[in-house]
Amino acid sequence: MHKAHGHEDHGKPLSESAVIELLRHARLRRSRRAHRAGGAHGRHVTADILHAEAVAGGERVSLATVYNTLHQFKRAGLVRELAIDGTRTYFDTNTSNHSHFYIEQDGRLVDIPDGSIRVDGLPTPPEGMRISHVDVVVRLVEDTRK
Amino acid sequence: MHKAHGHEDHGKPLSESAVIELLRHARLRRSRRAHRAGGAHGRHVTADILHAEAVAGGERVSLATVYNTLHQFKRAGLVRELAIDGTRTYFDTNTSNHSHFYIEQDGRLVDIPDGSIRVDGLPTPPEGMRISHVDVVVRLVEDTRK
DNA sequence: ATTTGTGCAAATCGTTTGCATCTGA
DNA sequence: TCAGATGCAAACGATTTGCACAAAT
Repeated sequence: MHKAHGHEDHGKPLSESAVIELLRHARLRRSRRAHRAGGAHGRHVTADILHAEAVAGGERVSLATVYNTLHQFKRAGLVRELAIDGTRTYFDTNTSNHSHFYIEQDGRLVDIPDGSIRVDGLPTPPEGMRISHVDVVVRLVEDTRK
Repeated sequence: MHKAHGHEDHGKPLSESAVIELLRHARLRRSRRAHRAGGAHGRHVTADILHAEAVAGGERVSLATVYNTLHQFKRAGLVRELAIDGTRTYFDTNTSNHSHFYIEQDGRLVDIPDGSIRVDGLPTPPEGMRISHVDVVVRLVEDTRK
């Protein structure tokens, strides 16, 4: 049996302040800005949204910088990139094991807590390969049945 | 318990010839071209690849037409769109219940046969929503351990 | 002075749209 | 003659790149 999301170990999830501290030391200081722009709760963000929030908050950042910063975060293991829908790229600031509900209607993502979903019966990967991560996306639509 | 991929019922999977016949009658005749370009086995294609194959095969089609055709196919339930990686959109001509291995290195997709994977412990969807589909993507990387 | 960090304008590239043309009734 | 089907050039929009400038050593 496998837990959903047997992901790469990029380090433990960190608190917001710990992240900021880490960033300071990791010479990713500019990241604080983008990270803060992500909101304290830090959930499922797109570059657009981060950028809009940053601008609304008076920051002067370009969209390109937001993208670049998000990729730095990703490399540093602070966010996970989610492939949900071809048109936008979501980043999840929660890097722990969990799956997602995706509400197609409005493009909203909702966490499914770690531990509730389990994936069983995974075949052995082809020779020389190993599983880096299992993504589970539960797509939801409005229930039109009575 | 849920099987992975409790997808919308767009109709049963069809054989290649049945599909062509259906297309003829469904006034999606031009689709035959794109479909044929997909190869007889019909697996995981991107618009690019279809287009390249069509051109290589002497067809005169634009990439835009391939896209439009793929979307018609999707609406008709003949292909499924796969969100695997933000940079390209894959279409799967196999619309039956199955999950995928994704080999990050080279962007290759490999089917995991229907029935082997099971997803357990799905929480009840929020009020007024129902599950349309469960996507499972098992991401593989080269195994560098001895 | 040289390297490393920072930020973004412009380029890129996958995808969609709007419209001109063709086809069949 | 008209309604739909067909095809694509051009537009669009998300993302990346290349480069200029700033900070640190």
